Amino acid sequence: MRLSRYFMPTLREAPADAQIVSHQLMLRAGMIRQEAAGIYAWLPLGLRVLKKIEQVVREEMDRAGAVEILMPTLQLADLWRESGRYDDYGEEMLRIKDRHDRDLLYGPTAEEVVTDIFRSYVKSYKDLPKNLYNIQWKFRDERRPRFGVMRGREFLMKDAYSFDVDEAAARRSYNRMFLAYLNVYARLGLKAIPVKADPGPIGGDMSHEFMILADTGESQVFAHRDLVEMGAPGPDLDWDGDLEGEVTRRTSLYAASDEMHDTARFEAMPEDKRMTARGIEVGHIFYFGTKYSGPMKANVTGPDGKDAPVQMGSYGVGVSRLVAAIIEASHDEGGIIWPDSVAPFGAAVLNLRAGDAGCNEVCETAYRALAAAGKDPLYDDRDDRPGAKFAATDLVGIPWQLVVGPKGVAEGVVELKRRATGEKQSLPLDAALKAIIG
RNA sequence: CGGGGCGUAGCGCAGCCUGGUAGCGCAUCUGCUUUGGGAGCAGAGGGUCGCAGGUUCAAAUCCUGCCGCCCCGACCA
Repeated sequence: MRLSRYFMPTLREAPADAQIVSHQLMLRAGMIRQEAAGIYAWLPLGLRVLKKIEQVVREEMDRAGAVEILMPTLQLADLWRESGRYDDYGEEMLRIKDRHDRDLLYGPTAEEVVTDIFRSYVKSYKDLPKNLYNIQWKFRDERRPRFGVMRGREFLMKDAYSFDVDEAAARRSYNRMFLAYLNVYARLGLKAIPVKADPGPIGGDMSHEFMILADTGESQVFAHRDLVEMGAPGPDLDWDGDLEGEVTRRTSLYAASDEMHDTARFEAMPEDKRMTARGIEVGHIFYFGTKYSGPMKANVTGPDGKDAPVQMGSYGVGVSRLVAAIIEASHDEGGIIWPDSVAPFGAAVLNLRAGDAGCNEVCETAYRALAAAGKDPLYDDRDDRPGAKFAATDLVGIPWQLVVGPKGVAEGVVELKRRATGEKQSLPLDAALKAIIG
C-alpha cells in the first residue's frame, strides 16, 4: 500500500476524551473513530488489525474442532422468551420493533439462536459432539461504556457453543476450548493466564476467565508464577483425545482475580512463587449444562433410547477488545508496538526523499520485493520530512522499518529498524530484505 | 443509575467570574527556503461558541430546559 493513496489519519495530539493509552493510541493512529458513546467506526488501519486477530481466533477454533457459522445480529424476542431471558436480561438488551410491531433485539450473545439451530437438525447422540462458533457484532447497552473499544456497547465477539451427550463429554469439549484459548493468546503475543471464575448456578470448577497481563489492566490478578511461565500448549495436541492432563497442569496452580481471591491459599505458596499483577479479561468460558437446552427442548436421543436435553457450554473471546488489550500490553512513548502476527502491515518502507531518483528506485524495488514475499508493506512515498515519517511509522507500530535516504543510497545501504527493540542497522538492501522476509 | 466534570475551527486549549466586532498552538491551503526523528519565513482559508427558550440596547459570557461526551462507583467479552 502506498501511503499517499491510503487513508491513515494520524493525530499529533490525543483527543481529550481518551483516558487510557490504548484508546489514545488507537485514535492517534487513525484506527477508529467514535460515532457515539461506546460505538466506533473502524478505519482502515484498525480494521486490518481487527481482521488479523479475527483470523488467528478462527484458525485456532478450527484446529480445536469448532465449526464456523454466522448468526444474525437481530434476533427474535420469542426465542428469548423460550429461555426465559427476555425479561431477565434488563436494560442492557437493546430492544427493537419491526414494521409489523414484532419484538426484535440486537443480540448481546447467541445461546438462544444457536440452540434453536442445533435442535432443528441434531437428534442423536451419534452426531455429537458438536461445537458451533461465530464471529459477529454484539450489542450490550452498557450503563457506562468507557476506555474506547475496551468496553464498547457494540463489539466484535467470537462466541462458540459446545453440545455433548453427557457431562463427561462436555468436559472434554470444555478442555479443548480452554487450551485453544491459550494458543490464541500466545499467537497474539500475549501472556494470558486462566483464572477460576464464578461458575454460576451450575457450580463445580467449569468456568474460567482469561486475563492478559498489562500494567493498565482493570482487574487485580493473583497467580502462581509457574503458571505465567508455563506458556501455551501449542498446536500439536491430540485434539480428539483426552486433554485433561494438559488442563489440570494449569488449573491446579493457584490463579484468581480479585473477586475470587483466596488470601489464605495464595499466602500458602512460597513467597517467590506469588505473583500479583494487573490483568485485562479477554475471554470467558463456561459449562452450563442444560440451562438453555432444557427450557428450549433441545433434546438428543442417547444410546439408551431415551431423550435428554443436550449438555452445553459457551466460550467467548472479545475480538475488538483484544485490539485495545494488545496495545495496553505492548506500546512505548513512541506509540504502538504490534506483534508481527497482527500488525496492520508487515513492514514499512520510508522514502526520506520522495522525488529523488535514487531513493525512489531503491524504495520501489524494496516495496515490490516485500509485496511479492507476502509481507504486506506500507510504502511512505509522501513528500514529507523524515521526522514526520519516523514519528508516524513508530506511532502506528509497523514491526519493521526500512529507511531509505539519500546518504545511504549513495553508499549502497539502507537502514533497517525493528520497532519492538529500536535496534537499527545499516546494510545493503538485499540483506535488509532477507532479514525481514526470513 | 448515584456522584463529579466538560461541550468554543479537524485536534489541543484560552476567553465566561466582571455581557460590548471570537482568539492561540498544531493541522489544512499557496509561495519560497529546507530535508535522517513531527522544519523556517511570508500569506490565506476555516467557527450558527452543543441545541432551544429567556433576560438585555447588546449574550460564547447571565438564567431555564434539553441533548451529547468523559471520569469515579455498582455490573461486564
